[in-house]
Amino acid sequence: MAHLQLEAFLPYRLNRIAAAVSQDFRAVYGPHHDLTIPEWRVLATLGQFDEMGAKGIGRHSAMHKTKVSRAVQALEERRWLKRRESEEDRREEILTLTASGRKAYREIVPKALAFERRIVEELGTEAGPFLAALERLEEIFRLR
Amino acid sequence: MAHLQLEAFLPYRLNRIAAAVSQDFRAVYGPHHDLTIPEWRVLATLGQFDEMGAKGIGRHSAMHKTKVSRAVQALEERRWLKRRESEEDRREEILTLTASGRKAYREIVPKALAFERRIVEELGTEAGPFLAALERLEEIFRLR
DNA sequence: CTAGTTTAGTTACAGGTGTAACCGTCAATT
DNA sequence: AATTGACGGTTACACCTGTAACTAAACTAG
Repeated sequence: MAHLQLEAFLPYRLNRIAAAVSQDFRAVYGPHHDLTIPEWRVLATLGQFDEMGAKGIGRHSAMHKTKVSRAVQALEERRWLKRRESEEDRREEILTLTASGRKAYREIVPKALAFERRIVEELGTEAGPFLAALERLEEIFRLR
Repeated sequence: MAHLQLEAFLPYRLNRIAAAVSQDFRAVYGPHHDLTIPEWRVLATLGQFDEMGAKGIGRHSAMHKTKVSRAVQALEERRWLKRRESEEDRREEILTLTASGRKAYREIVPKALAFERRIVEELGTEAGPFLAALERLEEIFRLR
């Protein structure tokens, strides 16, 4: 019978590694601010783009619109972002970070980059080819 | 201000890629049998080991015991596996695939391997270094 | 102008998930 | 043998998620 070892099976391994990385990454922002991943993604997107509607955030961070909606609500309650009605289209709500939101962003980003750098360093010479392969995978699965 | 591009951030990319791979892989077993990922993992583990308790399955497939418990229930209702009380330890339930379970397993495994092979082929010369990097990551995050 | 369609965003609902509490059994100590 | 703690497995609960239905606003075509 054709054999399959789960522990050597690519989808399984990718899932586990991604989960472990996310889990570890949570330790980066967890202690100070207790964010969920969707909240972090919204924060990161708004930190990157200053102004954006929920739709745009969803597109950029690859999240379902309900996930974005809830993450935005949560961040709003935390007073890390505020909404403003778009003038061209009153359905749309333009979102921006508040001062506290930008402060949190500025605190988290260096830690996030350090976290990433640490992984890349531990990969050593394998890092380059690995990142190149990730790009190929993104093409293969049309993620860009 | 230190900059972070979400779309270039490793944890984000890994999560997206893993999700896309799982999603695509679902198309492999989805059409015929409509399995969840936990159910597939239990099936794969029992296909690999013939007999095992829920605890062992959880350890081997990196799943929480409640997830295993529910996946086992689902597969039992499908009549793809059966339970038998262990004779050494009456707390433990030894699980084995039924004939239908083994049949499904034999149908899915070649497709799963083909799916994996296709990805590796599309990676071409980058496949080797990529898989090596995955092993490094598994070490770094103590997944083995 | 108006009817029908599309779009930005929210929400009700159903399903999946982990935490914690639980049941029955085993093992160690007395 | 009785007690205590550990263990395999299940379940109640709370939380998160996507689907689908919804609201309000915008667009399109008569």
